[in-house]
Amino acid sequence: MDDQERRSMPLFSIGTVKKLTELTARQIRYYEEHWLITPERTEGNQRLFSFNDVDKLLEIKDYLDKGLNLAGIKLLLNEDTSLKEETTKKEKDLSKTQLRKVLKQELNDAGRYGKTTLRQGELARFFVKY
Amino acid sequence: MDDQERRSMPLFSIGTVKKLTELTARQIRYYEEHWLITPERTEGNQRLFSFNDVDKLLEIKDYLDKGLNLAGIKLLLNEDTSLKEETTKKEKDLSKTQLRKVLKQELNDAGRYGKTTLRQGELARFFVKY
DNA sequence: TTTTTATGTAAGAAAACCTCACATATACTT
DNA sequence: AAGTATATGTGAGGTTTTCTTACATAAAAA
Repeated sequence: MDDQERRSMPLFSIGTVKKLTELTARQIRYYEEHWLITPERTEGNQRLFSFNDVDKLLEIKDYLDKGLNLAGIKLLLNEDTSLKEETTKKEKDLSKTQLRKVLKQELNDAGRYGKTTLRQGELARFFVKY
Repeated sequence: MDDQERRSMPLFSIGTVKKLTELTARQIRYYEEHWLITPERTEGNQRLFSFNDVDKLLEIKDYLDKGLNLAGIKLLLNEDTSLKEETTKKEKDLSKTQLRKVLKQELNDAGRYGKTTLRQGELARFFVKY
């Protein structure tokens, strides 16, 4: 079992993830609905989250604090993971173009400080050997 | 947050622990009843297990396979943790005496091979940086 | 043989979670 | 400014998971 497997093992109920991320269940489900995360399910259809999922949620939270919208965050998250996989150059260029458009709006904002609550980065890096 | 804290954070539902350890809920609860583990509880009284708990359960499973009984296993588990804490010499000697008595029976057994199912040792060592 | 140990199973209740729907504040678009 | 989209709150009704308690039982110990 390698690190990637460990990080993607379905381990946590939504209750635990709520505590870990300080997000509401509504938010977590909404982000799933929009494909920012794709947690597994139990046989009875209950969500089971991995370290990777929790990390993404913490990232989402962080980016939201900085004023990004979900569309932009989705691109950033994909950017992160797609860089670790093999992606055609075309796709990456497309992403970057769209990304810049979204980020431009961020620059015109410049307000808001990241009121980092608990851990706003990388839970798995905190927990999982790699 | 140090490693000990990480390892003792209440994270997992009993459902997850069942999958992780391949023990039945009955077994897990029984071991708690006999103080081999002491998982936390949610506000609504549902058990929440830590990496340490899961590790102990895997140890318990391993020792049971080797023919030890719960009394002996409990001493071994305490032995493990008490060595890391400060204990009076008296207490330790007492434990060791009792322990030997229990282990004697193990020696007269000598059968049974540990049919190591998934991970029979140290889940936290597998998951948690330390 | 009787007792103890470790586990199975079932019932009834409570907690946690599910989806769906509607409400709403804030941010965009025109 | 008015209308639309985004992100989240809230509540209802239903399902899944977990809880405790109690009784049953095979294997081991006394």
